[in-house]
Amino acid sequence: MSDPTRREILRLVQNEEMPAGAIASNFPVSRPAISQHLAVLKTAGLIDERRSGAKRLYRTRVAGMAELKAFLEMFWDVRLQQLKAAVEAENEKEETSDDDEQN
Amino acid sequence: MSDPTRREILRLVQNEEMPAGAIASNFPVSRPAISQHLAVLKTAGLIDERRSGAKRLYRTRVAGMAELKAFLEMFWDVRLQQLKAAVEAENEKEETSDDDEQN
DNA sequence: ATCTTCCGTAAGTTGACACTTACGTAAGTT
DNA sequence: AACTTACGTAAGTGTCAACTTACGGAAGAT
Repeated sequence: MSDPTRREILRLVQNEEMPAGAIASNFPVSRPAISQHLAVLKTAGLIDERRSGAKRLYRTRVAGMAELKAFLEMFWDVRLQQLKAAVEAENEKEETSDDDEQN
Repeated sequence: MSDPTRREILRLVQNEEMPAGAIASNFPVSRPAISQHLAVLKTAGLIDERRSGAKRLYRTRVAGMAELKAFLEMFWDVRLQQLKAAVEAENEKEETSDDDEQN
């Protein structure tokens, strides 16, 4: 997720369990808005929900974060290799043709 | 840019100059739509425009792509280190407390 | 000079998404 | 049983970005 609020939520419950209300109080938006973010994160497998009485405690799910990390590493590795290949192909062209200095 | 059309355009003009119409013919969307994408990419410094008669030839700008590559490498390096640190902090907690097996 | 080709720009439409207010529900409290 | 606390869910609003159709302008062809 590229949403800043969602990233901040993950950071908040990274080391400790927190009830939904306490999480919401850290943001300028309404409590239901945070509740919706929590639902998204839960569906994505990035947080765990545990009920304790009337409260619902949330916490970052390590396994989910590890999967995301692995995916991103692989994805960006491929992308960067493609970029690198493109740049190097251009450099070689310039060296051999030696007549079009583009910048 | 995370837009798939824009990424595909960059890939298309990566090795050869192409007129706008030829670029557009590779996509299911209208020609003006591609024209708008080209304007965005040009503003971002990722492609060069050269006019040849009535045609406008586009091509990936190596310097811009190199800058983007450098930025992404740095950005994701930081992000992944943060993720790694979070995962490792969790692992150490489990080893020492040894009573909450979460998965 | 007119016509055609090859484009960019303007203006309006649509869908996705984060947000809001209003409401419903389950658990503790008195 | 009635009330309060702590939530999720439903429904509607605003915004943004990608798309469309319509139009205008510049360069070659006749």
